Amino acid sequence: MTGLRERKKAETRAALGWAAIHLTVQRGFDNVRVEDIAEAAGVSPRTFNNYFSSKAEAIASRHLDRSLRTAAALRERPADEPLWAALTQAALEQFTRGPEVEAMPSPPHDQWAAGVRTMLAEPALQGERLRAVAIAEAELAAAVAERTGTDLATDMYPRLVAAAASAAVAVAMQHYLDSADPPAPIERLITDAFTQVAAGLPAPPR
Amino acid sequence: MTGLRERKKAETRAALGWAAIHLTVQRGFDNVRVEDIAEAAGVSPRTFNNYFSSKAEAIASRHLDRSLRTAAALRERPADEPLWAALTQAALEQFTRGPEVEAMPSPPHDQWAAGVRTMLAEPALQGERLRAVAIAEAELAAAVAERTGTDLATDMYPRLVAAAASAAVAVAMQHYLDSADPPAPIERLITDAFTQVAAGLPAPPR
DNA sequence: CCAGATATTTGCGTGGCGCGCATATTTGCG
DNA sequence: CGCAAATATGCGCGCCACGCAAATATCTGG
Repeated sequence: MTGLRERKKAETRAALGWAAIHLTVQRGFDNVRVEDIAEAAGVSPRTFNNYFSSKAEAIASRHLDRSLRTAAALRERPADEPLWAALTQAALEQFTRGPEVEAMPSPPHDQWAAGVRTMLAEPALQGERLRAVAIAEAELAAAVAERTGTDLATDMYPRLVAAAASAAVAVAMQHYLDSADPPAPIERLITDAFTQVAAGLPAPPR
Repeated sequence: MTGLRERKKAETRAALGWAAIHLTVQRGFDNVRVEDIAEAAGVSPRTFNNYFSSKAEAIASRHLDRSLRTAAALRERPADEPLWAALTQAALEQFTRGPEVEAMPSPPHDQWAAGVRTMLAEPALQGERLRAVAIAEAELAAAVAERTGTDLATDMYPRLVAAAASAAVAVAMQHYLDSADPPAPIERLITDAFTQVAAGLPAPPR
């Protein structure tokens, strides 16, 4: 069911999202024009707005899409796999670099991380990011409810799980950004974060 | 220490925020120009952008300011008052209608509520709202930490309290919006919500 | 494999927005 | 009262979001 049309659309969306992030990290949010993003993605400026209604949305879309794919991936995991194992795997699957990332040369980790931190500090972005997180959490909660046979309307459980998983990814990503060069591998950070959450966040030995 | 200058600034800010909401509820988000909001608040269009950097921010500012004042009010409550009683009172204090509300005639409850729901559904607003909530929660968490002698850096407690209080207000407001004419009194809804949260959200009798 | 149906891309035009800058006005203070 | 600092305003510029219609690409049934 995944025709050429759908694939191309997804690719364009990813390319635009990635270009928006890449350029913003390098130059700063308001030194990037929509025109630049469109050019980097190989489409017309007008097409940009067929996919996103603002620069901020384009930037946040990467995180949003990844999170939505995590929910979708969770639904694909074998039903007898324990919940947290399935969640961890579903999340991990989303962190393999796509072609749109490899295509564009990126600066060394330290410089990149600094740029990303600057980007995330941009007020115009924070709202859009939070919105994306909220949307994704709702979707993830639905998938969790489905898998565990709980009821979204009456049980807090699926939403709590979704929130915890969402937080695990967020913390892992922040930790990755704060790690010096060479960066800690994101796969390990994610695995660790999920493991801790799944264990109930016990107090660490001191 | 609250000179004429500061008071006037706060008044202008409140007037702009209220005008933005009022007009948006009546006409819809993109049938309101910044010029209209400025005019309704009695300032020049340029001045609008001295206070807010977007229409969305102006609309969200009302919720933000109320939440920030709640945190400030909590700091003013007597130290020996139980935490949740103090929180409830601090929140309640913020829900008295100011002069900028009384000045502008509002439509009947049903119509108003429908307009607000439409407004809240506007994607361009949701991000800004979530951002405001995040900022306010951080401030409230700090106030709670101070009052309870807990440590923001090591204890989850103050953030959990802030999140719960924030949710209580949000739920009460949503319930208010969903109540038919005549609306349930917001003061009672808030009191109820805080009472339930403070009791640990026990399962209701069936 | 073609032709019509459907979806996507693109160019163009328009109204509005966000903000830097210079200027006028208001407020605070000795 | 008079000066310094803060705030409000007017003007101008570059950019953005999006409606509309034409061009182009993809899909579907025969």
